[in-house]
Amino acid sequence: MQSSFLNGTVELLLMAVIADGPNYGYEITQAVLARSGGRFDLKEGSLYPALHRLEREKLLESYWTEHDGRRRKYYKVTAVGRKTLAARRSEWQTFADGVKGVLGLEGGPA
Amino acid sequence: MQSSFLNGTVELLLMAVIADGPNYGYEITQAVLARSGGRFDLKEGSLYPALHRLEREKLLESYWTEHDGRRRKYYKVTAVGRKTLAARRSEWQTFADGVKGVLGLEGGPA
DNA sequence: AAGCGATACTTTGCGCCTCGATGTATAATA
DNA sequence: TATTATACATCGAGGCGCAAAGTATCGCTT
Repeated sequence: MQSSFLNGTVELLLMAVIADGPNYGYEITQAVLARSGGRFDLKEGSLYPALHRLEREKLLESYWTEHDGRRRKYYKVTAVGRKTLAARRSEWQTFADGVKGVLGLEGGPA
Repeated sequence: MQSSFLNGTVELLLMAVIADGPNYGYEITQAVLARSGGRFDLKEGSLYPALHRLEREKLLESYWTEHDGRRRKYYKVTAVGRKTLAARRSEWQTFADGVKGVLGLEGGPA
């Protein structure tokens, strides 16, 4: 029982952060770390493939900028990405309620 | 973004159900389905490998019984399994709070 | 008797995805 | 020059849920 609960969730977290405004990879990890109360420290190995997947699925689009002599790749959520994000948030809540129900925690389903 | 949030969670769900009393595979899936409000319909392909993993890790132990001419394999939680379950429940709550924090849902971390 | 559905368990392969590691590149600092 | 910070890319290993297929027994129906 050593697995991480993160599996399958990273894309949702990324979308949520980017939905609040265009952002680039490194800064996104900072935002996720902050908003999760220091709980989620996303690794490059999963971060960038996830961003690329989301872009391939047309949920995100990207553009390169230059900042202080360095390149940055910003991502922004597409219109269809917004709809998908809303659906996934709802799915996550349903999922979480289900887990609570099984674990016997407060807030589980009746 | 087609992945399931269930990844990494199944073992926790199984342990939680079995912690309430010894049970066998088929009945465990029924219990999970009921306690989750119909949300989690565990498949054999993940159920049994997960039970076997937990047993291999000494968190569960099993024994065969016969019921109405059919065999049944009951699982019960070991002492170390109980400790591990408690830890994992706590980890899950921490995880869920983290997700809430990133998604901007109620109950997330400050 | 044969077929089907329910009950119960086992196993395999596929596809997905995070982690850890490695590498590239630029700027600033020691 | 070497190191650290910033920023992105990619690969392979390992884990794991899903779908499918298979075994087996019992009870019911035709």
